[in-house]
Amino acid sequence: MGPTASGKTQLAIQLAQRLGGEVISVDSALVFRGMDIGTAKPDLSERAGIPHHLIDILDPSERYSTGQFQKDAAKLIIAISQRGKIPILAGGTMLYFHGLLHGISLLPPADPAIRATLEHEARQFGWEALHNRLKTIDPVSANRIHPNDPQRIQRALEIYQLTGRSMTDVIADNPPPPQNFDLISLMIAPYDREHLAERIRRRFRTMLDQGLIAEVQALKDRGDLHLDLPSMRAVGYRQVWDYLEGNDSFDDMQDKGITATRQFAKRQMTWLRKESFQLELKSEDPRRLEQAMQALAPLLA
RNA sequence: GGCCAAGUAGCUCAGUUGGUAGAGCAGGGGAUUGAAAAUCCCCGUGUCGGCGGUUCGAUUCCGUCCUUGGCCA
Repeated sequence: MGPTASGKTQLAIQLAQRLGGEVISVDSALVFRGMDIGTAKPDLSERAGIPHHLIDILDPSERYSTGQFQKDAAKLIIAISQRGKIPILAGGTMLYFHGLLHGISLLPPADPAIRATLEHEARQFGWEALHNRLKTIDPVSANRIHPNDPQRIQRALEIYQLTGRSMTDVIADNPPPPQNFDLISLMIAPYDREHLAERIRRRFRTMLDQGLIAEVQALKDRGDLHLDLPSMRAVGYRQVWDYLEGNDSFDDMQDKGITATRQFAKRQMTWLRKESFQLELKSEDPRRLEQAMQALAPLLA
């Protein structure tokens, strides 16, 4: 685990080479085909012959989810282990990791029709009205979810419509199922925030040099993608899309892309601070791979 | 050199008919149960350009100087 631009991908590949492993991506953006530069997706040569999973599994018009990830990852962990290899989970989508480490309830998946209806009602009456409705059917969730948080209000109401029961009750009746595997948790991060900011600046500029704009243009030219899709909301893609629409100058787009990435990293750090790790590595330490190998050896034995 | 405008938070700017000031953005902290690279919450003392003057009291009025734009020479 680690914030964006911390060197997770490279370290995961090196560990896989040393340990005889396969990499499972824990990343909500790497799942999309055709989104390579902006997601810093490792190409085939960078993967160095190591099998990578949960990369390029969806078209950008499709949607992935936390729940689907839990199922996909669990299956892969078992399958890779059975092959006598070590599954190496690497990525920065901390909610996915959280589900893996602490479990997650089995909940009904999203229902596009219900969401569309709720969306429509919100436009008509406002999210505050829907939050008030949530108060009557699920006061506990309403209290937990802020009236300004449309996504969570929508989800709680969606679960109610799907099951006829409150989200609070559904979760209470569906405690996270036990996982039949053990994980060793390892974090990699730059030694301070300013250092991370510098890495992010450099990397975003490199992405632009490598053709990020053309990549987004190609996605935009398809005609069926739009900014409301999870794929097109990814950091960098959103800002370049706006630039291509003529809403921003090149310089503004670059600044906004870098800023959005930094804010993303900050949110990742908030998750990471709560987690406890068996091993923490500094991005800049040239000996980090050796340190990881030494620390991992007894744990794997 | 003359005239005009502007100098207020890291940035862009409000504002105070005189009682030492507040938005957006940036930044920091937090939340996070199938959209999560998403969504949302909380956090604002800064010689109000410098120095004088008037005043009980000046960021606000007056003078002067400095800086930056614009126009005129």
